[in-house]
Amino acid sequence: MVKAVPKEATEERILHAAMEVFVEKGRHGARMQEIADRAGINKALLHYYFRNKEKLYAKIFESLIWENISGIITLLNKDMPVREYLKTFISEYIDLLARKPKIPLFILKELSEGGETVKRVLKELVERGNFSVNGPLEKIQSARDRGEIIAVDPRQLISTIIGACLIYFISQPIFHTLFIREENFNQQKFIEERKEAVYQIILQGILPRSNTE
Amino acid sequence: MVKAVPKEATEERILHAAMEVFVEKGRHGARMQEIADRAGINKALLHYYFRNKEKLYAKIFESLIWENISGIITLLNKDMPVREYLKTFISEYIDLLARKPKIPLFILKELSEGGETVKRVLKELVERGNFSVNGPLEKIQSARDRGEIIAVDPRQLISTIIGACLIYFISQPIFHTLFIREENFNQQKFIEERKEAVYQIILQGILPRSNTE
DNA sequence: CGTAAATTTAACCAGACGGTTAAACTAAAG
DNA sequence: CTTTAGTTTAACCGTCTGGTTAAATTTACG
Repeated sequence: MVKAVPKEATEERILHAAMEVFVEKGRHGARMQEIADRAGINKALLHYYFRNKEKLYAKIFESLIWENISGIITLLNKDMPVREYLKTFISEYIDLLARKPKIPLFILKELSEGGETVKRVLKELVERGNFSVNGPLEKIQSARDRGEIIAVDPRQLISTIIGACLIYFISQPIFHTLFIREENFNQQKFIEERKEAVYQIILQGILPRSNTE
Repeated sequence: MVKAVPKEATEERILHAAMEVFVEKGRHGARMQEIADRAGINKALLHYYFRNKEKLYAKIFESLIWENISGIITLLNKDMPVREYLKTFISEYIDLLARKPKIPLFILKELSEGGETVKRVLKELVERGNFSVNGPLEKIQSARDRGEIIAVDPRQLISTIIGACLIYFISQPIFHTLFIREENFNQQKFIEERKEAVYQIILQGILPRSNTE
């Protein structure tokens, strides 16, 4: 092979730029020119690396959804006692969200619009047999059988936990508009408080009660 | 005034069609031609009623966000004992979501993209002093002071509840892909189960415990 | 009927945007 | 030095799309 300068560097810079722009502007709002600009190259070279917008978009979407879902499933698959399991999941998932707060909303919106590309990518990922939630579901089921937590549909429980973690990040603009009066709002601190609040409510919500009331 | 046929009917048909298209395709994906088609009119008349896409979009976005946020705040403002309050809110909010499942995701995405129009509309609504969450926040605070629920930041509690209600509707495609194996999945039934599950977890999560453990 | 608003028709424009092309230049590898 | 992939430049094209225009037609109302 007879090659030139930094092949990987350029391709990665493109992917990085494309990810930014697609996430910020959505599939239709994204402009190839802007992607090229942010990658520090020109449009011709952009098309030289990725034939067209559709293919580039597919690559970005695939890597984002894969990263995210497998991230969640990895967290769900950890093996610990109930309290620790819950605490760890909430804490690490919220950390993950805090690092890249705009990704989930992007994925959810693109999935709901459900263009051909999106459907194809999702189908391919599932067929590749990559992510399965059977493990976590059974884990919760058996904790329930052992009486460590109350009777609850594992799918409902997981949904509730994820929803509780997610909500602040996807509704940030509204949340800040409605709830935040302080000028010096400390987001870092709030996020830590949020971890604890979610943990407390969910934990108390699924622990069995010895006294009836 | 010397007027012709159904002035309101046409305008409303346009607004209805525009809402559909904007919600389905997003601001950039939406096409004026498609809006005209769905309203059963032609592009010229569409621009005759609404000067341009931006103005039409602003009107749609404003009415959607107003409808939704004031809807939630109305539910939050009801006056009942804790259990009933929680049960009613969850049930009615989820009903509301089931009726128009795509609206929240649309609003959240548009807010996060935060174009000029969106910022302006949100600012106008807030300045008009229309929605305030002070009532609900104080209500929760005083229930907490009376010892009816455990110590918890009211904002955190409201966030958790809303997140729990919302999550299924905004993540439906992923949820179905990962969790649903049954062919004859009964969505109606699942939604009812979801109401109960969220209610149980949150209620148990905020009721004080008499026994230590 | 006459008038004015509502609506259609159909053609058109300008700009944005995705994508192409060809020619030239750069720089590493053999 | 030659080859070859990487990269730039700059012009270009076709299409989509938002928006306009002008003339004709319909409709309701006074």
